[in-house]
Amino acid sequence: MQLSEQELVRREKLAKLRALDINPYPADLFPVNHTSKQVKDKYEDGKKVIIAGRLMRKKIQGKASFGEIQDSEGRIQVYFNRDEICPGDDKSKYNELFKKLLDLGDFIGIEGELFTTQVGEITINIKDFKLLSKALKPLPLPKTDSDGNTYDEFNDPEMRYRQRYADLVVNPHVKEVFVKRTKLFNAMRNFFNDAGYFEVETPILQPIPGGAAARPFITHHNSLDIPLYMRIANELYLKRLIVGGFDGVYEFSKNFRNEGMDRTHNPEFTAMEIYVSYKDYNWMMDFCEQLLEHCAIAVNGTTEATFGEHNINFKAPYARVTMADSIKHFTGFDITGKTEDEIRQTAKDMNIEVDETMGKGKLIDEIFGEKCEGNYIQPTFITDYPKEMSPLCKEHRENPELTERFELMVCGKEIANAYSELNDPIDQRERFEHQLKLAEKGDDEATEFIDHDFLRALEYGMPPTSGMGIGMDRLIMFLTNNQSIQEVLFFPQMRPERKQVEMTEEEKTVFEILKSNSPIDLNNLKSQSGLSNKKWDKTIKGLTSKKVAKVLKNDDGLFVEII
RNA sequence: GACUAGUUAGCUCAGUUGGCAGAGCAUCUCCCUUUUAAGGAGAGGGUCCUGGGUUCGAGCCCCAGACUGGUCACCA
Repeated sequence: MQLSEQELVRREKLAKLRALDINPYPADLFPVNHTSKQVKDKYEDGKKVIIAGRLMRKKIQGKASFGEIQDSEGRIQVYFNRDEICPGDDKSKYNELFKKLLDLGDFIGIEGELFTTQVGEITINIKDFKLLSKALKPLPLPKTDSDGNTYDEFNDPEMRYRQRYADLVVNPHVKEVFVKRTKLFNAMRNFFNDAGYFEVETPILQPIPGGAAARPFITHHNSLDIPLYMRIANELYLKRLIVGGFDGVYEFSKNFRNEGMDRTHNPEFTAMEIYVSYKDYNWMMDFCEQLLEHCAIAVNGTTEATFGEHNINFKAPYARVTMADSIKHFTGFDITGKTEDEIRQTAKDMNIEVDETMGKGKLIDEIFGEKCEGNYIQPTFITDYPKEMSPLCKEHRENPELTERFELMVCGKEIANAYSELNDPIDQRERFEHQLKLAEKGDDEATEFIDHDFLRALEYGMPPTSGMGIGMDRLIMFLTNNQSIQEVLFFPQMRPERKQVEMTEEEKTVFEILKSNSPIDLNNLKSQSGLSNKKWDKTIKGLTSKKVAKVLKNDDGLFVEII
C-alpha cells in the first residue's frame, strides 16, 4: 500500500499522540448536549455548550485560532484561544495538540461558551477540547466564498459514487438529496398508514420470479439444492395477502433485475407496491394523485418541482387520457378495431422498428413509446392499455381488447403503474399460458414461468382489488431534480476497483537479482533483467518509490542498492 | 452494444512543435489573540490510468486494453 506524503504525516502524528499518552480513538462516551444547529437556533451569549464533530477549518493566527466543526446538522465556528484552553503555564495542549497534531477531518469534542465575533458570526469560545477520532486520510476540501462560488469542488462522479462517505462529508447538497429521499418514504408510509393499510414484507429469494417481465438474478440454495431467484417484483405475493384477508397491503420492495445499467437503471432498485381490496383503477387514480401531492409537499414544501428544463406541478387532479386517444392525438391513427397486421404496417409507415415477434399489444406500446410518451410533461394518467401487454390486469369492463390499467407519466417517464387486478383464476391461467407462447415466439431466452401457487391462491377467491406500483428512485429523481439514478442511491452499483499489486512480476524479478547481489552496477542489473528500456525505467522507478531499492551515484558510476 | 469525452500532486485543473512535470487550495517549517473561499515568508509533494510501439528522447504521436461520464440503442 503506497501512502501519500499527507497520509504518512498523519500516521506520524498518530504515533506522537500515543507517545503523549493521548488515545486517538478513545472508547468513552462524549456528553454532547447541542448540535451546531441548536447552537445557532437557541443562541444566548455566554451559554455553555458541549458539541462534537469533524474539524473542517483550521485557521491559526498565532496564540488564537478559528476553526469550524461539522456535525450532522451543519457547521459551527469555534475559537481556540491559547490561554483559555491552557490557563496554567503548560501551553502544550494548544501549541502541540491543537496546532500540530490535529488535522482537518479529525473528530473532536468541545466544551465552550457562546459569543459573537466582531464580524457577527456565532462562535464557541473553547474552554476544553478532546480528540475523539483521528482521520488518517485527508478529505477533499471544497470551499465556498460569500458569493456562493465554489472552489475545488469534489465533483468527479466516479469518485463520489465509489467513496460516498467522503461525498456526504464534503457536499451538503448531496446529503440533502438523501434526507429528502427518506422524507419521501416516511410521507408515503404515513399516508398509507393513515388510510388504514398494512405494511408487510414478502420474500426476496423466490423459487419463481414473477410479477414482471425481466431477467432475474439466479442464486442457489445449498440445503434445498434448488435455484432461487432474487425478486423482480413483489406483486404476486402481495395479492396472496389480499386473498388472505387484508384490506390493504403495501411494501417498499428492493427489486433486482439482471439487465443493463445506465443513468436510469441500477441492478437493484426500490419500488413501492400497494393493493387495496374492493377498489378499482378509477379509485386508484384519485388515490395516486392525492398521494403524490402529499409526498411532494412533505419533501419540498410545495407541489411544484423543477426537473431539468421542466417545471412540474404535483397538485391534484391530473389529466387522464386513454392510450387510444393519445395515439390518435399524436399520430392521427385510430387503433380501435384494427388487426395486428394493420397496426404493424402503420408502425412501419411511422418508421418505427418492428419485427414479426411483436404481438398487437407490443406494437401499440411501441407506437405509444415512440410518438406519445415523451410529450407528457405534467403528471398525466394514461389509461386502458391493450390486453396483451398486461397479463395481470383485469379486462376492461367496456372493451374486451383493453385492460383497466393506468400509468402515470411525468416528464415523459413512467413513475406509477396500476390495475384493476385480475382475480379470475381461469382467465389468469390462460393469460399466463398466452405469455408463455409470446415468450416462445420471441427468441429472447428469458424464460417465462407459471406460478401455480399464485393461481391456487386466486382459486380460493380474491376480492376485487386495485394495485399500484411506484418507482421510488425515479420519483425521488423528479423531486430532487437529479437526472441520474446514481445520484439518489447511496451506493450505486459500480464495476469493482482494480486491485493494486504489491509488486509487479518485473519488479519481483529485478528484486531477486538485487537480493543476491547488492549493490550492483545499474547497467549490469538492467542487462541481467532483460527488460526493454521503457519497462526497465518503470520497474526501477517502481522499486525506488516502494523504498525497497535505491540508486546511488558516485565517481565509479550508477549503482543500485537494496534498502 | 454503438458513438463520444475524459483519466496528470490529497482536491480542482493547466501542460505550447515530442526536449528538466506546472498552478491554486491542501500539507510541512517560521511569524501572527475576534478571522470569513483568500494574513505574511519559505519548503516538500508525481505509477502523467495500464500494457506495447515509434523515437536519441513520449504526459504529448501510434496500437491494444481498463475505468468513468455523456448521448443513443436494448431493457422496464
